[in-house]
Amino acid sequence: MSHAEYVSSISIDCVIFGFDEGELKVLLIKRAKDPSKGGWALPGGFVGQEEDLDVAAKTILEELTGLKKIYMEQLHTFGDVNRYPLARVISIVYASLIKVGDYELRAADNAQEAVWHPVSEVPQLVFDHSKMLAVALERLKRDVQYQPIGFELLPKKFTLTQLQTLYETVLETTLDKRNFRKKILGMDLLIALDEFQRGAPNRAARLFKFDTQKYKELKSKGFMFEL
Amino acid sequence: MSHAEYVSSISIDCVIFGFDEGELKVLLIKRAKDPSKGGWALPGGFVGQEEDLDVAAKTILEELTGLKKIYMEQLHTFGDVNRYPLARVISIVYASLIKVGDYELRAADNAQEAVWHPVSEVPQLVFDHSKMLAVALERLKRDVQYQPIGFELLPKKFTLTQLQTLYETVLETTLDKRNFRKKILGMDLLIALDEFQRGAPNRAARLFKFDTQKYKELKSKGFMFEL
DNA sequence: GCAAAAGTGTTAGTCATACACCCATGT
DNA sequence: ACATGGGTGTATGACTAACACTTTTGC
Repeated sequence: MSHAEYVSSISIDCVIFGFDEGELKVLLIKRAKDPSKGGWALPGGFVGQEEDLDVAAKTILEELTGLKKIYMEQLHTFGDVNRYPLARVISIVYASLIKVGDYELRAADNAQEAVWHPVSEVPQLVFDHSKMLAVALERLKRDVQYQPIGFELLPKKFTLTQLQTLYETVLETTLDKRNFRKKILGMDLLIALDEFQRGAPNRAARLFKFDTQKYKELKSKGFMFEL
Repeated sequence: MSHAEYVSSISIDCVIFGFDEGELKVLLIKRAKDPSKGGWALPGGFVGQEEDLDVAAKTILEELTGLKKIYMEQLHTFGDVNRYPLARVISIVYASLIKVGDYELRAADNAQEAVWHPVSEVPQLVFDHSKMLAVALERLKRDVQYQPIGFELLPKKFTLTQLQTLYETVLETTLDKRNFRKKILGMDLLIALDEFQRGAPNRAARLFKFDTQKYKELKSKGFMFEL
């Protein structure tokens, strides 16, 4: 079988999660071109002939969010023959977690607009993008139990309640406040700051930041999160 | 950007693990054709224009092992521009666990021979196949901690020592016999048979089989294995 | 002073770990 | 009878889970 016998276009689609206002959100674009012009889609694009996949993924994400150096992971490759209407296109899905506030959303060439949607109320998506999102969510939910998240999604300084809400959102459960704090503080992962949240009609919450060193260690080593 | 602007060939490579004689093994072929004729490689092949990826993966695996209905999982897609010398080829890696004894190895078109190699002493592999194997091993090691394995790798009837050895091999540790048994039996996953191993110069070990129902439940739900 | 969220300990039960000897079989 | 691996129980410490009230702040 010759290497040139069968060919296909290769695209990359990105599932970009953010966390804002106590909700998990995903970045969607409205397609500016056919096929499915005007439909909601995951941001994505084609891979250049001379581009490594990881590089292409970063390029696409940078174009969409304006940001570099994002922790991004290859998730899964979707290649059903008819997943894309015009031709056989194999799509490699990358996923990323970013801080919603940090980047200015600017729509790329192939998008009319780029918007954060709560994952709990995502519109219908084009092609097989709903399946992609479902896979990404499942993966996120699993990963959360084995390695810390938060660093990627929360602002630099955050309260324990924010962190807890993040976990509750992703895991779709509720957690006990005291046990959560005991566990998370016991990991030696957070550094308490001498700063407090201001402007709330209630007691001001202490702010924390991640111990970057420890965070990376736990991330690579894997840890267990069960509450 | 047109969907036909950039194209590439798509291949699938399979990392097929087996467990035999107390060792974890991987199925390799000796390439029958250039490029890298005569080099050791993971079994793989090109994806047909009208073939879904999962179907193609199964077809390729069937051709190589003669077996259908194998639990096979998509692992990762490798697409560095120069990973393959003759052209841009993107390769999707699938991984599988099978029982070594069950299948007759028959070399496919593109192989001179197909052989089980202990993973501890794998020869140098062609292209980026060593990287693929490394990723598969890492993944196996991680998965083992969160879901049961064994069903796929061990014969239908097996001893607890065989199962323990499997875990020790994959995790690259040693485990305490009593604790291992306590834990694994406590999962209600194994069914004790009234049969015993024969022909050993020592006490005959009781044979067990998996409770298929329970096994699938635990597999999908995920469980913790720490010893 | 009231509403709203922050913060804080103890207890009971479960689970992981460490550890050593006798048993059955084949030669 | 001996060599080889099979099989078994207990005690300790660690972690998980359940649970309610006081504190601080802004209005």
